[in-house]
Amino acid sequence: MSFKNDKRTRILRAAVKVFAQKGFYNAKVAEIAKGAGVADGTIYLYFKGKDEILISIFEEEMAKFIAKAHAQIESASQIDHKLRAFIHTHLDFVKNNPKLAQVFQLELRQSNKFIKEYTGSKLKEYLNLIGELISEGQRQGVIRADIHPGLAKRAIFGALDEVATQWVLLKRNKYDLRQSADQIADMFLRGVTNNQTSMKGGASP
Amino acid sequence: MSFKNDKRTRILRAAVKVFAQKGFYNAKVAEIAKGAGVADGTIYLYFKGKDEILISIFEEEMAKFIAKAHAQIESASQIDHKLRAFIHTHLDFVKNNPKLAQVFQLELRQSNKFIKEYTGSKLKEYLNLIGELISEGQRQGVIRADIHPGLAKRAIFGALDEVATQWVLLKRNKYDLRQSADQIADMFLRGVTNNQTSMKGGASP
Amino acid sequence: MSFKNDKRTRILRAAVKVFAQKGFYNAKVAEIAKGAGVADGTIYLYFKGKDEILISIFEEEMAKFIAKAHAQIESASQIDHKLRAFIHTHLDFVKNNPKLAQVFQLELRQSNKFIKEYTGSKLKEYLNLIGELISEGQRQGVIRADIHPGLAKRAIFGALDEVATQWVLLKRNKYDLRQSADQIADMFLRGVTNNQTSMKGGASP
Amino acid sequence: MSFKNDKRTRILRAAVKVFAQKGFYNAKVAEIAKGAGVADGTIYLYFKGKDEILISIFEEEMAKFIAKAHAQIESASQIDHKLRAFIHTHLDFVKNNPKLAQVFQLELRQSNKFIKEYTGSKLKEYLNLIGELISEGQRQGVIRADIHPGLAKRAIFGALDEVATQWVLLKRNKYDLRQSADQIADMFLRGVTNNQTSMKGGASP
DNA sequence: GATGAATGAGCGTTCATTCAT
DNA sequence: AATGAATGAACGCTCATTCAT
Repeated sequence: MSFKNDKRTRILRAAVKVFAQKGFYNAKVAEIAKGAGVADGTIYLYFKGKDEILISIFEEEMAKFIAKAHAQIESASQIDHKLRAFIHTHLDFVKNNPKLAQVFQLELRQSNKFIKEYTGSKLKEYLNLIGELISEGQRQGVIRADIHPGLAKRAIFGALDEVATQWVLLKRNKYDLRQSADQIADMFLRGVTNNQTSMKGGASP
Repeated sequence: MSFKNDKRTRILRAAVKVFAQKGFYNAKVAEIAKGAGVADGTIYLYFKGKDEILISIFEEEMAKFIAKAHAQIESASQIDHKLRAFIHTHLDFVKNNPKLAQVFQLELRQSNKFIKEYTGSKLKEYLNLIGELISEGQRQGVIRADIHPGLAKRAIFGALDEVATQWVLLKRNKYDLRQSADQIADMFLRGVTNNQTSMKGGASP
Repeated sequence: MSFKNDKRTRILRAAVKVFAQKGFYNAKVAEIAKGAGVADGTIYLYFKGKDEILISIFEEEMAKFIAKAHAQIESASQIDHKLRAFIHTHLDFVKNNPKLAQVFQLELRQSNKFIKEYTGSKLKEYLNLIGELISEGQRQGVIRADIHPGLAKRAIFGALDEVATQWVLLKRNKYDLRQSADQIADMFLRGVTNNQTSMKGGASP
Repeated sequence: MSFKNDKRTRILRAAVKVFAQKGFYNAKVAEIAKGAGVADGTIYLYFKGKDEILISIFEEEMAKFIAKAHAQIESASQIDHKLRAFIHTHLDFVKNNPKLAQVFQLELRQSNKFIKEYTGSKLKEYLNLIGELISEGQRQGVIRADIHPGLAKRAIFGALDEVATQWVLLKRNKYDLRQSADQIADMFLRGVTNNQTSMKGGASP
């Protein structure tokens, strides 16, 4: 009534719930339809198929999330603070959206279509937030020039993703994600080693 | 004849081939059986189901791989070299075993059983190789004491995993994995920032 | 504007095209609507359903065709010429209206409704053209009195129908339909045997 | 137990029953399976799909029927008697196998696969029985040399087929098929006209 | 141990038709 | 009359797994 695309939104919302609860493969389209209060066939007016629902959830939530991450980055002035802000935003999202996180970390990867045919732009866009941070830092001379932004963005994303997945899998979470965020930021910014000691020269004097 | 578990081995070998070629969900048990030269039913004398074949591949290849990674680590004397050796070993494996890498990076994750019920020890064992490196480095004072080994191992593994997945997905690989390995090692050892400059103080003099 | 039932006509025209191209079962009502430039629902203002479109095509084209066949028959003076004219008209129609022929010979028969519930008058009317020719011939003494017109009309129609179907199926038509028409007329008028020889008495003297 | 292909036969038998009762499109594979006392999936061990069941029924019953028709033809000595025997055999089959006749005359034609992709040999073989009769008659000089056997076989088959279809459709059969057979044989052998009268010369004296 | 014929649960998707506007 | 978004029934087929031999 009040919203355009009312049904589309309702379908997506219902799908997140069902996917998180049953898993992608066990989720029945009929159940999503029921949850959304539409007929089974109606779903196919808005989405090409079950995989596309999943991918749409990803794309659309990512769009929102990218905007938020972007804002968080902008609110920091220095590169290291920006990267730290990014990392925090990433893990905060996981912590604050457990259902979506379940879908992103676990269910999404079970869709062949997503893994092997995903051509959407949001993931790339998200990764580029990191890539651009690195590049910017290099221009400022804060980040080493030999760092390959295209690799660094994958490494940082991969680290966050893995930690996020563990957090989702271990429903009773041993570690605090906020603390983890800080540690991960430290690792990437300063490395795991004691800076005083030149690693090149070795640990011994 | 000459090998104990001849059939078991043949089944696993055939499965790797089929999984890599068709993907886990499109792989048919009958096709694996045919590739292994056994009857469909025979497979169930050795494995509980399709997922268990996949998981067995993982467990057994990981066992070999862990041994190799362990040896590589041992062959280095300093912690940083050990970590660097580990990272190289990981990405070398990916590079040198494209079929297995495809299975590990992509197909394995489509198995609900693996994702949600995996209880094998090999992944943990593998991650602990990293964890122990970190701990050892901390005991030596080379690695900062505030690093949480349980988190660091996930972060390092995640970074490698993500890079490996990209490498598998982009069949024509833009970047050289050996070079990537060095960069990743640098990132984790030294961080991405210029060490000389205290990040706390900011980028400007 | 200018035509009464403009839309109805456009729907039928579009339907012939789509049915001939895709076959009755693969033809989508939506596609017919699109072809006719009307909304899906509009079709149901003019026809009860998909089958009825098909049947309407048949009925209406048959009406035209019956008129033509009738005229052709009338233009001949003798019964045998009339029958020959009829047969020619039938096969000429097939030859000159390939799309309609495809629909009549192949698609129409896939409609359960048409096969099992058809109650229209046109087919009967058409068959009666033959039946009446036979009867007329009998009154004139030209056609044997023991011929059952109701059976003969089916036999003649069946022969023409089968030949027409073959012609439609074999897109590259081996045989010439005009020549076939003459042969069929001969067969029914004179029989396949050499008339000189009494068949009852056998072929040998 | 006692028969090889026990299941295959049971499936075909059940299918004839269900197809005749419900029609091809309304027949459910599950119902055929139930009727045959096998699991749904078992059907697909013997047939590629629903259409193939239908086509197999046709091919296999035709094989039997061709043998019988062949024998009937052989038992007659003269060409005209042979053709008459053939026609009788055809319509006797229809009369004596109402369920099969229903499937052959009505349901078979609703299968797109059968109509448009049928490549089996039985129909051709059957038609050739007639074609060869014609040819043989021509060699004996009993049948006019200008008759095209390839066309005559279609005409005769078409006539029989149409009459058979009517007989099946009108469950309460007005006319006797044995009598119809004789009439049809007469029509094709002697033509519908009074032989005494030269048609060329016209009907009037 | 080995076989492979048999099982049968499971479901995404289409599309003719309807009906509120 | 016309629209077109919404409906929802309907089902063939696959294939992992079992089990009698």
